[in-house]
Amino acid sequence: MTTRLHDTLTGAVRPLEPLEAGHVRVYSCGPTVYGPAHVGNFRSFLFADLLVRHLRWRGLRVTWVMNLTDVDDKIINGAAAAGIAIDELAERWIAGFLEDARTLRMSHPDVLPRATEHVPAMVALVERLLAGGHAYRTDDGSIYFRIASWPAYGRLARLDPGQMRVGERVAADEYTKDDVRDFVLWKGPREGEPSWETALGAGRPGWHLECSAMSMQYLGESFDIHTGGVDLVFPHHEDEIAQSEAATGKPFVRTWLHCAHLQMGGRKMAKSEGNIARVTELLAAGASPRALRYALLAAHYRTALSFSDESLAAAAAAIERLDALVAALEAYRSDGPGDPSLAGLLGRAREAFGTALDDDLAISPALGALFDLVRDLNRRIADRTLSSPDADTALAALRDLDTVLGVLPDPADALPDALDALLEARASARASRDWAASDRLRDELAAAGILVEDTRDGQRWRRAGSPSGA
RNA sequence: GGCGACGUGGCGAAGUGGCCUAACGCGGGGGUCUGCAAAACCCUUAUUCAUCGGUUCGAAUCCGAUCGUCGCCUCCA
Repeated sequence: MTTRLHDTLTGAVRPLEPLEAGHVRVYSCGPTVYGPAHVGNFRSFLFADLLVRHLRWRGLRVTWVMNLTDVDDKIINGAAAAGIAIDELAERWIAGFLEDARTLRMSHPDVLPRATEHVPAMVALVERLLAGGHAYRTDDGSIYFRIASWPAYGRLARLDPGQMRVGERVAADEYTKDDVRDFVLWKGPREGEPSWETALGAGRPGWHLECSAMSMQYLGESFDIHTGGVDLVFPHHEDEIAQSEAATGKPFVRTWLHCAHLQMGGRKMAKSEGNIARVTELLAAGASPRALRYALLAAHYRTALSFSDESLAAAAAAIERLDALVAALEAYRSDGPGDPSLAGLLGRAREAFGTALDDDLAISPALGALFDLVRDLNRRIADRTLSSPDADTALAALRDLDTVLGVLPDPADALPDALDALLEARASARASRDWAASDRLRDELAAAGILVEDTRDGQRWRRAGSPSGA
C-alpha cells in the first residue's frame, strides 16, 4: 500500500515514490514572522503536519523543512512602525509561532531555516540565473527574472501569461523592469531598508528566492514534496519553479500539495478581509487546544473548511467523546477471559484508517473508521466482554492511530495531592452511601476541572476539556 | 475579461455508475443503565443528493443548460 497524493502541477493523484527509497523530503512554506499567525495559516501548517505524521506512521523516514520568512516588506514596515529592528520583530514572532505550533501539537520541523541566515545561498542562485541569461539587472541595483526566458512559466497555476491582467490592480512598479510580469529576485538598496553587501551588490532578497535557495540547500535540487496554501500557487510557487529549474536544469519538486482556504463567515480567512482568529485569542476565550487542532484538521485539505464557534464546539464535543473512551479504558478492570473479536476489530480499524489516509490524506473516512472503533469499544466496555489486558491493548491501538492525528489526551498525569484527597474522600463517602457529601465533593472537583463519573469499577475521573469558546 | 473549485440532512462533512432507502462528527427527540448525575449503549432524525433536461437496464455519482457560492489572475497559508 502506497500513499497517493494529488499533485497540483499535473492535476493527477499519483503514488508517492520518493527519490531516495524510504526517505521523503518535504518542504513547507512557513510563516512570515511580522505578527501572530492566524488559524487559517495554521490550517496549512497542520495539513503538512498530518502528511508528515502519516508518512512516518507508514514507516517512512521524513525530512521536514519549514521556512521562516524574516525579511520582507511587512516586517520592514512593522519594525519601522514599532521603532525596533527587523531582527527584534522577527524574534518576537518566531517565538510566538513556535508557541502556537506547540500548543496545536504540530510536529517540530527538522529544520526551520531563516531567510536572513541564507543570503549567500540566494546570491549564488541569482548568479547562476544571471549566467544562464534568465535574469537581468536594472539601474537601481535590482535583479529580475526574465519570464520570456522560461516557456514553462504559468504551468503550475494554469495561467496563460498573455492573459494575465498584470498591472491592473498594481500601481506602476517603482522599480523598472523589462516586462511587467517579470518578478524580482533581488531588490536594490533603498533608504531605510535593511541591506546586505554581496557579490550581487547591495540590497535584499526577493520573497520567492528564499524558498528555492533554502529548500534546495536542505533537500537537494530535486525533492519530493512541497506544500503550502492555494494562495501560494501563484505567483510564489510558480516563481519558485521558474527560478529553481532555470538555475539547475533539473525538475524542482516531484509533488506539489496545496491546501484550500480556511473560511470564516463564508469568505477566506485573511487579515485583509478582517475575519481572522488567532490561536492565543481563541485559547483565551476558552477553546481547547486539541479541539482547535481537530477543527482545523477535520476536513479534507483540498476542500474549503469553514471555521466558526459552532465548528469549534463540534470539535470539542468530538474530542470529549474520545477523552471519555480513553478514561473508561484506563479505569476498566475485569478478570474475564477476554474478547476473541478484539484483535480483528482493531486490525480492521487500523486498516481502514490507514487506507483512507493513503488516499490523498482522506481524513473524513479515516475519522469515520476511528469513530466506528470508538463505538465498538464503548459497546464492549458496556457489555464487559473485555479483559483488563484487552483494555490495555485497545488503548494502545487508539494511541497508535493518534500518532497521526495528535488529538488524544496526554497519558493521565498525577493530580495535585489536594484533588487526590477530594477523590478519596468522595470514594469513601460513596462507600458509606453518603450521597450528599459525595455530590458536594463531585461539584468541588468539577469546579477544579475534574469530571468524576461513577461506574461499576468505581469512580473514574478525567480532565474537563474546555468546550469551545462557549 | 481569463482560469478553476464547489452546491449532499438542523450544522459540519464522506461517498463520484449498482452493496446509497447516502459513512462519520455535532445537534434534536425517545428509551436503557444509574442513589442522583455524567458517560455509554439502543432506537429515531435525507426514499434524497441546487434546479431542469439528457445518456444508461441503473445516476448523488456521466453529459448539457440554468441558478447560486467561493477562490486565483495582486501581498496572502
